[in-house]
Amino acid sequence: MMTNSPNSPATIDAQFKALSDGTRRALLEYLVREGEQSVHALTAISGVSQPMVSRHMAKLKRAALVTARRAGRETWYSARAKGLAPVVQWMAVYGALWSQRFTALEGIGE
Amino acid sequence: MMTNSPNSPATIDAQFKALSDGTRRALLEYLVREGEQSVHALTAISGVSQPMVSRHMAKLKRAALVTARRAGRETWYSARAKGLAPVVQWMAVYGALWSQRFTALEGIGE
DNA sequence: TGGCGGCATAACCATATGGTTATGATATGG
DNA sequence: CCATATCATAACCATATGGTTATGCCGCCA
Repeated sequence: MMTNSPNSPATIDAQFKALSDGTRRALLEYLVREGEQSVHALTAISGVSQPMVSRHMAKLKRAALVTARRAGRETWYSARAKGLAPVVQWMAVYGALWSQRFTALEGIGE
Repeated sequence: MMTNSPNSPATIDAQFKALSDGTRRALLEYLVREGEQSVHALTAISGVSQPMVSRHMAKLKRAALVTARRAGRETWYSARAKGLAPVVQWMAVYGALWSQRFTALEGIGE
């Protein structure tokens, strides 16, 4: 059953929106660096309350950036493989046109 | 005079936030594809009011994604060279870790 | 089985955000 | 010099968003 095109504007929107918050990005970065984590662990490193972590993770999940696995009373979140694909795709398309327009775009590190 | 590190969390935040709105992304995409445009022209293709276009462009400018050039009574906006650099940088770092974490699982589907 | 640990949801608040119309500043052209 | 075009800002509104504390559900274990 096709749910939704992975590169639809809605998905791009959701992903950019999900990535636009610093706290959420920090949570995601932690998952990427350290692997699967429980809400408990994520709360410990986030600086915000546990309910807020749950809500942030829900948003990341709706944006297809993480997956959740319930194990007993714990929920384990992981960065989702291919999660960044839609955004990467957008960057590839417009980054290409962009650099094509500005041939001086050599070192992206500024 | 160092204003602000181009890859500071604040800049990343501003860029992701700027890119998280569909209307704003459409404006930026138009600039990238068609080159420098006046507010008048951008309003014509945006589907929103002229004041809204001005505000969107202001936000894109604060995010260092576009530059503005005043010519008489017109303001011409362009996609800024190296504009996407901070976000691309972020994607490079975490996209790399990401795919590094999942290379073993590639092709399993999902 | 009763209490506690782990998580999600509800209720609430302040602020940010996207949108509008109205207004004001400034060039430009007749 | 006056009318108009171009743009930005102000004032306003509805909704979304990030945060909190309170609550409720459920699994674990002593």
